[in-house]
Amino acid sequence: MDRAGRNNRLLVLSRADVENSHRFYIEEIIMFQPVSSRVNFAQEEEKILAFWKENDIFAKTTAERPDAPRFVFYEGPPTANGRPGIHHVLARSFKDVILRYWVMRGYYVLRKGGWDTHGLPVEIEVEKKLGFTNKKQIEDYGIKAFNDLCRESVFTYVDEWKRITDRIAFWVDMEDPYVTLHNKYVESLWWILKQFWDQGLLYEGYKVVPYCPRCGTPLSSHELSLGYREGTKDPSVTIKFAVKGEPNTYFLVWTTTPWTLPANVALAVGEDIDYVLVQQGGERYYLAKALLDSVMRDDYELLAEMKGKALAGKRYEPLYTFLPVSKDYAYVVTADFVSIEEGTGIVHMAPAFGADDMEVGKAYDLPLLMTVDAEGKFINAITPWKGIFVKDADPLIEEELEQRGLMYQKGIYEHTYPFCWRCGTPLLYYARSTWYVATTKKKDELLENNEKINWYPQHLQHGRFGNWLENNVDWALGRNRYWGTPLPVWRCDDPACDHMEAFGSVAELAQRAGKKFVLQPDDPNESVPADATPLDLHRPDVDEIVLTCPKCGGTMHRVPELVDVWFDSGSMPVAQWHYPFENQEMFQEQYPADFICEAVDQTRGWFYTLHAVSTMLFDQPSFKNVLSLGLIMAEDGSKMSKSKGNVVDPWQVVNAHGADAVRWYMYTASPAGQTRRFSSRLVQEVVKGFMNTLWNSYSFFITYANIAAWTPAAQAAPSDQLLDRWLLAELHALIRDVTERMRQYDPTYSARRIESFVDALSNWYVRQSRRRFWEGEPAALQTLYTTLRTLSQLLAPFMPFTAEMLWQNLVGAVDASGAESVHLSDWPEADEALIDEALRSDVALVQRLVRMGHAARQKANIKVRQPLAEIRLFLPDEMEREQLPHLAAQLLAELNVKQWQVVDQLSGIVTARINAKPQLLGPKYGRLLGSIRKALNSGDVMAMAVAFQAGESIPLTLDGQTVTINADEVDVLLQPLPGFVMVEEAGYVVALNVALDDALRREGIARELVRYVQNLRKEAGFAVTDRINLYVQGPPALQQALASFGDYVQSETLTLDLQVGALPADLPAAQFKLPEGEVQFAIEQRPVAG
RNA sequence: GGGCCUGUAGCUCAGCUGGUUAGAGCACUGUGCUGAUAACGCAGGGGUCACUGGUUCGAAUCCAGUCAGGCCCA
Repeated sequence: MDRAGRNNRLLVLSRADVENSHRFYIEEIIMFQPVSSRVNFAQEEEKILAFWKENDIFAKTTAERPDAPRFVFYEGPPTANGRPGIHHVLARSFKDVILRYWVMRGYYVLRKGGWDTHGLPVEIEVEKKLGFTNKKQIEDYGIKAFNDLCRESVFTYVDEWKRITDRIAFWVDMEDPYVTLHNKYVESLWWILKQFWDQGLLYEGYKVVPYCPRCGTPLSSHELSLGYREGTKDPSVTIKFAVKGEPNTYFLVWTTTPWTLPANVALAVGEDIDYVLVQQGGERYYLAKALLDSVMRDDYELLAEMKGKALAGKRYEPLYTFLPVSKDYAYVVTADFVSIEEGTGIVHMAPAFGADDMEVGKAYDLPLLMTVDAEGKFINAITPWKGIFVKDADPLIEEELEQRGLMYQKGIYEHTYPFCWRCGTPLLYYARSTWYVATTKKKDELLENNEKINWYPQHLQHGRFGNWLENNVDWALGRNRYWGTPLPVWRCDDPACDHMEAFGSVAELAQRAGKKFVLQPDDPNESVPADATPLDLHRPDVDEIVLTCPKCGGTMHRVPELVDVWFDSGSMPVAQWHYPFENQEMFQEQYPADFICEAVDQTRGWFYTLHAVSTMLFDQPSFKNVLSLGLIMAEDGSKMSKSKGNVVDPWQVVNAHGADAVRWYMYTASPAGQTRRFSSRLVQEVVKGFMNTLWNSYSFFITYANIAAWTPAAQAAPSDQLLDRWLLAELHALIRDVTERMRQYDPTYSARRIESFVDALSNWYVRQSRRRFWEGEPAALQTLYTTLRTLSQLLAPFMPFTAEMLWQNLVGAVDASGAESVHLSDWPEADEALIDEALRSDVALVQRLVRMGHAARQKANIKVRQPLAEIRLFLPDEMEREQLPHLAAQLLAELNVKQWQVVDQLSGIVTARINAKPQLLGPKYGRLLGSIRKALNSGDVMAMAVAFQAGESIPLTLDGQTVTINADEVDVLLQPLPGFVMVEEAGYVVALNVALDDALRREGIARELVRYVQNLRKEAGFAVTDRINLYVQGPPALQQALASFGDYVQSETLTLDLQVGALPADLPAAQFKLPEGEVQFAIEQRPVAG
């Protein structure tokens, strides 16, 4: 509907419309669309979606405020080659609630979508499709063709993503997203890499990775976890390393990978671990003291004890000398990972084949002996075993060592070991040359910039994230794969020259290559100059560019590596704008982000790469506030996984309960950072408990506003009614609290706060004010109108649909100046002057006393319909005692009591008895007990009772001596005055006089009759405004009641004629029982006059 | 193996810097109220505050350790 349409929406309802909600007999112009108290949220939401789309509401959040201050958001790019799951709904709900809030606060929020499109997962999908099992098949197939398939597959589920995103009302621009495979994007990445290169941060080094020698590829940690096998059998050998300068003396060293021994360069001990030197036969051995029993086979003689650091620096004879070594090696080092859990406490170090070993190697500048080729076979230099697969060489190596007398012990070791999930080959931990970014050089800056970020939850800042930065290692950037951003480094083919150059743009590369390269357009409709050659910044096109080496005149090729996909997404603040080639101003405006939000598993993923790239590039953080979400578990707290079959399909839940219910559940179930359990049933409770309550308050208002033909006044005088003032005080306190907590990125508190407000609105304000609405009282209607209208704004970020439904109806027709959509309206301001704290606590007091009064009635088994004569109250707080007169009317009405009285002393309301506990006082005081008992129940018993209840001790003077009685030595019994029923809570005491006289009985009977008549009206389907005739027959008590309260019955039930006596035979009769006898009655409709 | 988070009623969660008898909602039982409400009120059943030890006059809360679940990293 357009604006004009909305303003014309005063409509005359047809009979059918009216029948839909309530039945009116007078056709008249009404202001608000009638609202049924029953509602299907999922269906109504679809209509709101259409409304937003038709009127371009999302676009208007930015288009209508070009000069507003910026609130910058970065979208973490998902991959669209998988289906969106419920955890994506979680993240998108939290992103959206924060952004909508800031939009309503008047900010300009650009929400650029993004897609992560490179990387191994994409390749694996394509490999599966093609039935490939190793890299060679890809190369045979052709990198070009393979990458084309990758490019196609990355958007397989993009429509699915758009649909769910749209349906849950995450407003994000998916028409103009950033896409990491776009050439413009990649060119920005090249620019960044060139900046790193120029700073000397990009270097080539070795990294130990789990590696499949058959597939010829390293495995990611995710792949690794797919392939562990328990009970894998490996050799377990204890080897003797001869100590230099100590004849017949050896280090005992244990390993499960004999094939790594030819690459040994050092032995490691624990600095503070206790070691021993023992003698056995003609030889002496060093090993850890704690492992003597498990290592030594026979008797031995203990020669000496020492700490590990005493062994450090000792030299030994290398087992093998196949490879030339230019650095110092073959000595003992200390390392903190050495354990005495198993082995000998002395660990063999082969930096090429272990991550720990590699670290030690770097720390001590040890040589790296690469004894194995890319297929997992020994290289030619390892003459005895050249060309043999290392695992097959294990027994041969053992045999050789045995022959040389260096084998102390051998056996079999069972453990859990990783295998390639694709081909089942045992993985090797294997050092591979790769490219690094020297993040460790910027460690201080990374830590400093982290201090400038607000983390939610806070513990991440110095916890998971801070620790990660503290223990920072250089970022291994290179990947030996096909589908990704190519590393823009060219290297001379002559290893002796090894000249390298990096390029930060296509222009630079073109100039160097002497070609007219231009970026191949990402949009196929875009053309390039006729004399230029379009260049795709992917393999294999970039690989085909060969340069001439300026140093030696030889040829230069691009290094084969791609960069980690995390670099792609971590660079999005820059690359999403093709900065610095375009959009300089846009970049300046949109950097850094005010807010990002993803699940906690991104802490060391996207959060880190964003931070690292930004710090190294600009030395400042790229986000100021980060909301990190806990993960979603199944209802039983276990992980959702396909194999368990407990994965929840977001569509199923959204279709069943609506997107607002799902969102609300996400916000309220647990604080953002904590894991939350999820199921359709839990979402359903949201609808039952909260949404229906809200909706019914709203539908109640619409019903009575329409009956009264009421319209909101532009300048309504503030109501002086206590309950109205209270509701507005609560409302503005709500605005204040929600505003503040949303500013602190806490939707959970905010939503829970709204929830309890709505509960109070419905079950206190509306319930107590029903009569006022029934009478069409403008002050009540105005108050509730204001409240609902404001509530729809407060709810808008959380429940964008329901809030819009309320807004459209409450504002659309009656307020031409109101915003077209609640999401375009200005966030309400809390008016501190309206937050009457005294009034709030007064009403809280009434609520407590009412609750206690109901409990007292329950105790006495007297229904609320039966009026009672008197209530007496004892309030511990003097201030409250003074306030009560203002509140008494509410209290009496709620409890259906005629009179109230506040007593100053408990004695006005109860009597007390104090029972001494003989089992405690008897042994203590013996014969005095009798006097003690007497004393406790004479004099001011009540004062003593109060003192004891407060835990105090009381001195008693008896027979000339003083004894002190402690509170725990007595039982204090409070008893109501005769004829009263009493309830006590936290020092408050309520006593109801339950004696009934004739007048009270009659009134009770009258009210009973009213209730049954009302019930019958409802059952008979009469409209609330229908007038009736009422026929009643019953015992004399009923007749007396009608004599006194007939008028009351008539006005309550809209009875025009009340007849006592025999019922008309043609009307269905209803009946109920009184203690005095059975009552029969019947009703009939009366036509309404004109 | 390391870091971080979580563990409170059958379920989902509050319990702030230690302070009477540990709470709410849902579910269950009883009862009451009801011409907005498939709602609500009152009462009841339901707890080894994961476990062990410590600090303290006093611990769900602070400390240490253990166990379980989760995430990240090895």
